[in-house]
Amino acid sequence: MVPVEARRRTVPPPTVLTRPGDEPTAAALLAAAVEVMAVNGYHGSSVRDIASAAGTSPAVLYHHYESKQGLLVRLCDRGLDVLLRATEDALDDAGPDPADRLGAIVEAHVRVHMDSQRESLIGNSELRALEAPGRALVVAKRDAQQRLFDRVVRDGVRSGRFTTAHPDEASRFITTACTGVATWYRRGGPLTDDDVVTRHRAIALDAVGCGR
Amino acid sequence: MVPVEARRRTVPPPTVLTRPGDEPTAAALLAAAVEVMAVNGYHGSSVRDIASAAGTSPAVLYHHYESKQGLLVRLCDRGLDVLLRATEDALDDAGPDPADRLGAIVEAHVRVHMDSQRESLIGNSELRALEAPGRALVVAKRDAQQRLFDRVVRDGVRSGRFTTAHPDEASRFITTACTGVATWYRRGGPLTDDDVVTRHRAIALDAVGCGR
Amino acid sequence: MVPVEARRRTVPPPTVLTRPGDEPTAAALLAAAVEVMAVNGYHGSSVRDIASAAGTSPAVLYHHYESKQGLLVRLCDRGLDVLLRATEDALDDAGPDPADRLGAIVEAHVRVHMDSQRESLIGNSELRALEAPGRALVVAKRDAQQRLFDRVVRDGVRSGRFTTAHPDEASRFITTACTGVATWYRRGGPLTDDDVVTRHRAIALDAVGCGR
Amino acid sequence: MVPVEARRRTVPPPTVLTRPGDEPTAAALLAAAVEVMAVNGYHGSSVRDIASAAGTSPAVLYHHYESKQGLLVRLCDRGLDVLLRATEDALDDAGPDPADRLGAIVEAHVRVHMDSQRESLIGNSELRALEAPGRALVVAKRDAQQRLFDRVVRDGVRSGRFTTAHPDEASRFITTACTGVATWYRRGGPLTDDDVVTRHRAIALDAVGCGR
DNA sequence: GATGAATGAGATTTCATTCAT
DNA sequence: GATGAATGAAATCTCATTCAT
Repeated sequence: MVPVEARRRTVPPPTVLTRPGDEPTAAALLAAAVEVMAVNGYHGSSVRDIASAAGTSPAVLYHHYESKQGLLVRLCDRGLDVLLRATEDALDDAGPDPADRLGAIVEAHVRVHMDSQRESLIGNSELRALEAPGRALVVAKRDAQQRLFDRVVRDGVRSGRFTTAHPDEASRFITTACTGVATWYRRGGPLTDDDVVTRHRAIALDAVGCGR
Repeated sequence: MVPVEARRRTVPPPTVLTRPGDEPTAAALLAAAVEVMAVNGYHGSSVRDIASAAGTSPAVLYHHYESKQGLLVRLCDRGLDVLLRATEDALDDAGPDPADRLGAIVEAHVRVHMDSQRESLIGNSELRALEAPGRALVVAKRDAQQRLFDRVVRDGVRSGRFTTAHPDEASRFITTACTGVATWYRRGGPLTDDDVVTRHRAIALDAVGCGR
Repeated sequence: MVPVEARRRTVPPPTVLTRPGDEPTAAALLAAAVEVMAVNGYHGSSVRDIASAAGTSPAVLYHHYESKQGLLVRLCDRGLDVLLRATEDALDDAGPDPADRLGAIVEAHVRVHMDSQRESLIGNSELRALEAPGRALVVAKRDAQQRLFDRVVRDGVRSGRFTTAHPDEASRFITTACTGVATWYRRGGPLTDDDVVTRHRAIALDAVGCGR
Repeated sequence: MVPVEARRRTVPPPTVLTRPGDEPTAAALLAAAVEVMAVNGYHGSSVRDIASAAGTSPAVLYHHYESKQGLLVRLCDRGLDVLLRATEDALDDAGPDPADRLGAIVEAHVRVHMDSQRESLIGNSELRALEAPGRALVVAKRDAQQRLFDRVVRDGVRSGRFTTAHPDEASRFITTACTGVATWYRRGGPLTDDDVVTRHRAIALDAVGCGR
């Protein structure tokens, strides 16, 4: 079901989701799920695919996770925590100028979508595969992230620093475009990571009508 | 596999993809596939789901389409044709001012993503489910659409009408954000279709640094 | 289901089974069935395979034959008629010497299994696919052919010309071996058709203990 | 698909193919496959037929065998191993006289085709159902068996013990006829197993022109 | 009389998950 | 706690056959 390359056994642990305290098998399974699901999607990835990408068996997976769905929830949840945390940290470190603040969170958002590209991809495209209880949790965090952007943009408009007539739409415009980075970004592509960040900052500021 | 609501039989025919000359069953199947796959994705939608949403049986589906994969290819291909055609028509009708031209194609792009929301959703999120031969075709059309935007933005920069320092990235920024409309748009939401269009035109022009 | 080579449309009509009076379509279908079933067996050949090897559609097949099973019966029945007729003719033309008579029917049997190789193959290996009514008919003709051999061998033993102590077993030994020709014979192989015939005659005579 | 009688559960374990070390379920499935396929052929036997003849479900079959095709390969391969081994053992135990040697391998060949009648039947008639990789393996073993006979017959001719002018054809004549035993033999028929063996030995010796 | 659509059963195979050991 | 077997439902797709036109 899963193409050849996803079956390799030695999966470099996607460090973002693995914390030292975790049991290594559970972490390997989560990492394998990221690998496999990023390529084939939730419904296109079988429990056997995931388990064997982690070098174990389905039975082991069920020892660590309640279900395939549970694995997805954990995966999305952690991914969003990373994103939210990075964005909040950026705000904490930024000064008061709305342009600086928007630039900082664009940078955070873009960097996470490059560094944890696969988790981000899954968190975006597999929302529909989430069942009710987990979905609510994930949607809530997703909305929280959006509201962080909304607030910064509104503040900028209120202060006159940004001139856009449509702050909420501009805010969504920006997060959507920056989230899309996970779709096309390839490490080693024509732009360095810093290039990508710089340009997205610049364009985002333009998009809110911020003559720098 | 597919939740109850996706099984309803009364599917408003997604007129964009159905031409009067088509055999009605084949068209109904295509329409049903759009309905079902937009909700559950390609791998999450069974052939039985699709067939019964069209009021027939899997065997009938295989009489009209080579495979489930073939159905997806047809669906994506037609969807992109609609998008490309709309964008090209918009350029043909637009005047020479780069701002008008960009506004026109943003409008076309956004309208297609609202009018044919489900096809657009599938065409975007199920690229990975496409197998080699069909995938190339679809990717080619997708790239063609992007290049239409790239050219307009570059022209605007060359003529001095747009001031962005990163025309290609801005171009992708804009298409990504406008494509995302299919993700969140709900008919009858707080904004009219015209509102959505107007605001995206405005933000897109800001994003390329076009003081109007 | 059927490998590539069996799908070609231009099937040289296997003249043995086609008589000038037949409707050409019915004959083409029979010929196609021989082609396809010889390669894939009855259960391995679909009605669609057969029809398209004949350049038509399943519906046409059902216009000419009652069912797939009916086609098989017709095919086996005609094949055995050819075999029986050839063997009887050989006996009619042969002189009184048992050695000549056995030689003559071995030649007839072997020639039919080379000339109508595919029909013979099917007639032998698809007996089990025949359902009750047709099966009886075919088995009866098969037994009749065996009895022709049995009688010749017994006559030879009675007259002292053959010395085998086991005439019936020798008879079956010979028909089994000669029927097997259809299994391995390839036109253009190392032996000419006449070689094959000559050698089988000689060995068969040895097998009944006939010092020539 | 398979008629009633083939569905009975009480299958006498075909001990030839079942070794004590085997997992019982895998062995039962192999035994059931032999039963069912001997009656209906490979394409005429469904995975469900086989599984339920073994008292399990298709899913269990796929836990033990890669595919229906894989089951066939295993079955043919083991059957031919038994045949080859029996023939080689017979040669090892036989004295130097070519007549004894031919008699010994005819006996071995015939006995295997009576004792493991169904495996032999399948191994002979389902060669065409074997797909490329497995087919080569099976054909190779089949050829090896033929060569054992060829060598014995040639030796007999070289030493002057056999007088046939066509050793290779006589050799094939004999194996074909002896293989055919699996086609008509019924336990409890008019001849005892020893009778069948004795008579085939005698006729085979006649067929190579061996005046005893 | 010929053709394309339809049909309902059934084909092989895979699924997520559980259970003994 | 870990493993291989088992399970029953469901996956995609094909079957022989019939029916309108």
